[in-house]
Amino acid sequence: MAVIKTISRDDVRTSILEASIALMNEGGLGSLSMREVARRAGVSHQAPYHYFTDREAILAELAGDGFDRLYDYMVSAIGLARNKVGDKNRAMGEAYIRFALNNPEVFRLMFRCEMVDLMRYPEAKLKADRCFQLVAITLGVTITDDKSNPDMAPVIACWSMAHGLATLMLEGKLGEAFGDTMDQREAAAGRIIGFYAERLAQ
Amino acid sequence: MAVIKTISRDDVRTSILEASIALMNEGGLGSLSMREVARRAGVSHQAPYHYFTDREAILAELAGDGFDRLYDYMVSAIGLARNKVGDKNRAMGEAYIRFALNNPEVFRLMFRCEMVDLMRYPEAKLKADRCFQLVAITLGVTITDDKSNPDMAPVIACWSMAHGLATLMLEGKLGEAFGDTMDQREAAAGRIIGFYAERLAQ
DNA sequence: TCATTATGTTGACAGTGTCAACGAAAAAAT
DNA sequence: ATTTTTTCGTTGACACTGTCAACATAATGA
Repeated sequence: MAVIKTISRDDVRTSILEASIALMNEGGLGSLSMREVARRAGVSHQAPYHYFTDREAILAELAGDGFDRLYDYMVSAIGLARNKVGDKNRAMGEAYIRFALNNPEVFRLMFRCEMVDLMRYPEAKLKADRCFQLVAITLGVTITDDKSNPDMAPVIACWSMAHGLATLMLEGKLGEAFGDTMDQREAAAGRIIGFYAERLAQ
Repeated sequence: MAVIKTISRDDVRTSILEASIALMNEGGLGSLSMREVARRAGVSHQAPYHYFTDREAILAELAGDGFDRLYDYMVSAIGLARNKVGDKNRAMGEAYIRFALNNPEVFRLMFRCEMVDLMRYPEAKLKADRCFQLVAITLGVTITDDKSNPDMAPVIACWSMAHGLATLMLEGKLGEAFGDTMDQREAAAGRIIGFYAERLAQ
């Protein structure tokens, strides 16, 4: 049966991806090496190259998954919020931060072009674009091709804000101002988001 | 004379740093390897270890210089702005973006804790803190030890905003929405900063 | 003058990504 | 059913990396 063959092939592929995720979460992106991935997956050091052209291709897959999960984070948070733009904006920002804090390594991967050049991975690029569009839709802005459309300003501003806050927290740049535990950090982020959410959502 | 010896020592040290900067700007942080730095500086592959304990120590020095230069960017921009908080905030944000776009690799270095752990390099940490304090002073907020001080919200919000915008632009995540040339990019950033500068500065 | 420290060298080691060559097994074509 | 081709996996090599160890020379200090 062709099915059986397909399943077995996917088994190796997914075991490679699972090993990659495990390594990434354990020791950071720096310890995600092709050879260690292969070792973890129980195959030879060259086997992964039958499924991924190079290291970046693995990272692109992980990044794509990350964008999907970020999308889910935001969608469900927006769904729970009251039907006001400011509230939805706030829920979206909080979801963004929560995703970043819960998935620091994948978050880094998603936003470092020298690690994954999304131009070369259209599938992952689509998943990233979907996240951007969700921000625009939530803020009630219809995306146009006009690059200097001033309607885009709140969209880019809100995204930049959430992204900057997530990044600075992740990299420990707000260490003194914020707490140590996850709860403290989320609460502190919530305060900042509360400050800007209504101010920037039109 | 001790002076001569000191100068000669500094010569090697600075030539190592200069080679590092050149490599970083040419091929990105990925091509800044200890051995290539040594080759460029015209010394053996082990010589840099007499001046820097490891690769991170070199990066920490570069990051520290970066924070100093970012500080200068912001100070001179603030000095040129009109004496209103909104205007100063705007000038500061524009300077932040300009620095990031003009020095992308150093900017990345400064804000990636796995590359340079500022906790381990107090000198560089002080230079980073000075930038944060400048933001607070410019927004008219006096820094306190109270971690949940709501006065800090605008400071962190403005910094996050500028940082997020810089990061997203640098990593090409706003590629479609923004232009290709440096002028276009700065102008587009200026529009976003204009949108938030007054809204967030109290 | 002699001992010590600073500065430099070469050599080695384990690790990396990935190309090349090869074998077995499955699929496709005949 | 047999042959050919493609897929999937292996091992071996190459050039590269960061950094430890051992050693040489030169400057400094007692």
